[in-house]
Amino acid sequence: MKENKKIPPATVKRLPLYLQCLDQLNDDDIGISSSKLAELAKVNDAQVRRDLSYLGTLGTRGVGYDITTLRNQLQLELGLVEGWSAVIVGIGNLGSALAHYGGFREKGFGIVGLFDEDPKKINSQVAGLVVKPLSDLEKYCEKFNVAIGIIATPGQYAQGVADQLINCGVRSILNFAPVLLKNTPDVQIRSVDLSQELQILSYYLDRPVLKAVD
Amino acid sequence: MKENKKIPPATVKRLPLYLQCLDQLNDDDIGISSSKLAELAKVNDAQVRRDLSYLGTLGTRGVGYDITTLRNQLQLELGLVEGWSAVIVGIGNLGSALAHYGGFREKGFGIVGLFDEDPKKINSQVAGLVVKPLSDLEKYCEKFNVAIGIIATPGQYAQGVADQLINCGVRSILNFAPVLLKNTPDVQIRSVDLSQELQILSYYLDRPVLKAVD
DNA sequence: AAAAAAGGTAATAAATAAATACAAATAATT
DNA sequence: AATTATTTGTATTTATTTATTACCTTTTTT
Repeated sequence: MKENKKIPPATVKRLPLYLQCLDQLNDDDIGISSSKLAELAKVNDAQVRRDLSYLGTLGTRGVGYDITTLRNQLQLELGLVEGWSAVIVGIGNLGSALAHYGGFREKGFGIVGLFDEDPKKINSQVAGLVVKPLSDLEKYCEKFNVAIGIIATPGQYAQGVADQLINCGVRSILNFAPVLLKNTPDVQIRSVDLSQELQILSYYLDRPVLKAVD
Repeated sequence: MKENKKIPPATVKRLPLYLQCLDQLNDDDIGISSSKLAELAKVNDAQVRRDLSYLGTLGTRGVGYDITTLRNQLQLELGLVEGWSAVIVGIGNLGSALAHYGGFREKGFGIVGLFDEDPKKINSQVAGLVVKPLSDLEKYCEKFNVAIGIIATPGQYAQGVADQLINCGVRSILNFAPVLLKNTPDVQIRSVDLSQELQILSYYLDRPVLKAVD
């Protein structure tokens, strides 16, 4: 385990954003200032410097940040160099789309298994992987040392799947099912609820003046 | 337009969550207390009361909240009774999955158009709709009074699509492309970045003791 | 009548974000 | 070589937002 420097959660959320901003720079750029990065990430420039200072002394006064160094440090801090393995459970439309999604691999994550309970799906091929029954989950988790479980099942099955994942030693769950999963100590759970996002937008549709928050 | 009561953004984000919690109650329950709802939504009970108080005086002291009333008020406040129309641009794996996703219709949103620039996709049928070229976007937006645009294109096309949507009068955008869209006055933009979610999880994988924030 | 349950809300605390300021280091200019 | 401009790192302050606590009021139960 790494040093427990305790980066504020709000900062952790911005680190992938900074990484994304770096990705959209020209290849021939070698340096960037906090104010330029702030502009891209749409935050305050002092905030950028403050956030990045949690990663160490990365910049050079009077110069700015070296892009390569910055990218490396961000990737290191976020653990993207660890090559974490992930599985997807629930290979419906969304699960299948996630399996095909290139952005995961691009950031260093490896999807090593797809799982479903539907006999029609089991043994079918999706994104170059064979869909397996949940009974194979434990075997896979051991074999590939799976760290992340992605749940894309219908709501009613999500908690059961989460329990199984946790039981197999998975410590991080990304949940797309529209249910709130039980908290478990030492397990990180993040949920993305597609319809909730639309509902929030809908609120502001009636009130064009107000502004939402992330 | 409705009254501008200015509900705090953090509260707005929780309203769909409360609605979700109500949905998973037994059909024969008629009332619920703030503490019970708080337990389901995993927030503080005073927070629930405070959040709901923005919608008016809905509860009865000593009794609790009537579930039907509460659900109706939440739906009303969130604008779910307006039947907003949405289009999806970018009918790849993710866009196609979103087109099939039942959760949108369930909450009152109607997907009325699918758009893509790939000739191989144009005129194909997805989720009961025919995929159209972007040149048809304006026509659709007028005809169906489209309020919400969902972007599921590769990153490089997202800003252009956003501009077109805004140009067609769309005032709310849900963006799944991994780019930060330009802010436009009077346009609400929410972004869901799948790989950023994994990256945040990844940070905490190395640090099991710490806790993330939504 | 008293006690318990539960909402509403004022007051407080905590977290987050933003702004300001400035010393230190580097680069550019004169 | 000296000066000026730039830019980071960080302390400090301020503002804003969010969450929690505490307490009063109403309703129900005993």
